[in-house]
Amino acid sequence: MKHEAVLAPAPVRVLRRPVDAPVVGGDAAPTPLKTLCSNCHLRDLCLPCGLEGSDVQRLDSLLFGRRRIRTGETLYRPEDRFQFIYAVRSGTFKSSLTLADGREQVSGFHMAGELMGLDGVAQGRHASAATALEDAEICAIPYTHLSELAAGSSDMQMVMARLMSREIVREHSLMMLLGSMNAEERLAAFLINLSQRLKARGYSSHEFHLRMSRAEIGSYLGMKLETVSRTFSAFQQQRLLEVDKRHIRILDLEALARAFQGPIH
Amino acid sequence: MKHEAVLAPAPVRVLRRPVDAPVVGGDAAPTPLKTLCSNCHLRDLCLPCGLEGSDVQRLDSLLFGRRRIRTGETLYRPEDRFQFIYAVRSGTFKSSLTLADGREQVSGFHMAGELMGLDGVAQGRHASAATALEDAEICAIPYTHLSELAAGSSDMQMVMARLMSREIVREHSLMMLLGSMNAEERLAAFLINLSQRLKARGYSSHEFHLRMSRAEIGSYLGMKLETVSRTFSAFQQQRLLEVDKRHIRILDLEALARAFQGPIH
DNA sequence: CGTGGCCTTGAAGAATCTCAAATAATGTGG
DNA sequence: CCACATTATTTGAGATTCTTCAAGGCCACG
Repeated sequence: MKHEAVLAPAPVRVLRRPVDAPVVGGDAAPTPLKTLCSNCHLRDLCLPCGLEGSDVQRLDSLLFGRRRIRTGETLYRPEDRFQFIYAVRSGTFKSSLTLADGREQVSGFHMAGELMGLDGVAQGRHASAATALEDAEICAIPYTHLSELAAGSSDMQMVMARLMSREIVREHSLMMLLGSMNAEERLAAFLINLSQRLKARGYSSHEFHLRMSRAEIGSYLGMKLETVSRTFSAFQQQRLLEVDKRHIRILDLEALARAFQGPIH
Repeated sequence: MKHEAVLAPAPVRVLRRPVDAPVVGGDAAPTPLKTLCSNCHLRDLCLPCGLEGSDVQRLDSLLFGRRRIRTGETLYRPEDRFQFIYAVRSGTFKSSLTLADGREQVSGFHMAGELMGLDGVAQGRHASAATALEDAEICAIPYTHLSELAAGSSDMQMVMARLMSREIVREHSLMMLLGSMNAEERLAAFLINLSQRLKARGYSSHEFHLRMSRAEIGSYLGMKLETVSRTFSAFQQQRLLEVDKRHIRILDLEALARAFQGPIH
């Protein structure tokens, strides 16, 4: 499986997600495994990004609990009490919202170094669910401890504010996408975004393995899974991509980028 | 104009927006008019909401600049340097994003007591534009001063964090709407949301005047203005609404609420 | 080697968009 | 103060995009 090498350090292969996956208790106590930000290979992408040594050491003092999450398990669900922010160490997650009639809307995909759960700050309860798309590992960051730490450091405060604002901006682009793009533009925007994030993590930006199903992509992009599939096929016919199930090779990134209009700046 | 009375304290009538409205300098110095949060009739909806007396007094010490904005003028645009957060005192604003090809996506409408500009924290530059839909008045809150203040008060910090998180949650619902609802559900959700916000401000929840055009509603909801208009007509035929241009009277709020499926909690 | 999940593809249908035209409301310039 | 130009809204008809329904293939797993 040569393709697999593209995303090397991730688990060797994607396990099929069980239909009724066991749920890891809402905010169950993390395992005793502890992690230091200062040693972490993700420190420049993750929470400590932009912090000075002294602040990073203060983060170390919190000794974030580390936890393995298996494919299909949830980290939290809507209404769960908000205690932790979660940083992805490895693997991929989706965030999703559910309507009363069961319709699911995927609101984001999260990879190494990205944070999840910031929507819980508002109400003290999570507003979305976070589900592992493959076996994964996370750091559970106790929010109250983090707040206390922020109280003593304006840099830390700034970093937190930026993280939340970044989330707002991220959602802006998704709204743009959902509100005013057609199927091809949506999928192109999605692939380019993935490509950039993989590149930032040291993976190939033009060849990768999708961790999510067509249905999940469709939900995220506001279209049906058949439309996602057809759009992949269309891109393949236009020689923009090679698609083999979840293996994607981008042949013409520029043309793909032209396929959608980025924001004005 | 009996309907106008429903939204009484607002300016007497909506002025037509000039085609090329003058732009109020990106973050031009506010006028010398100063405002105290502690006296403000919006204090329970706005920034000071949830703060104790001592913190509110500290807010007072910042002496927020107050400014009149006329119909069609912008408070800030994408790429403008981020200096202020703005609180709406009166009037209505829209936030919007623009794609390279000129397509505009409205990402929110803001009324008295609501804050604008939090998306600027991430990059130090605004990511969206804020435009007045009618003559309005705002408080310009210098972000650096606010941060300094937060450094000294954990309550203040918490309030700020909640405000940003609330914005994230708000955008979640919009994504849900854009990603998985049809035209009727979208418009119903929009009207119910407006209705609730007006009610919270002491206005009638079942009769009001829309401050935005069909095109702006359509952009916000991810549909064309003609579809908005047709959906209004459909609701009218179903006896859910009475619509007279921008005057809306909700006849059957429950049925309207059933027309869309709220989030699961 | 059979089963179930995921993906692809086709064909028909539905929702929404586009284009067009009529009407109403409003501000402008005389 | 009136006629006109402009803009906003509504409505219809046809085009388009996307969805729905259905069938078949592939692959991993038991």
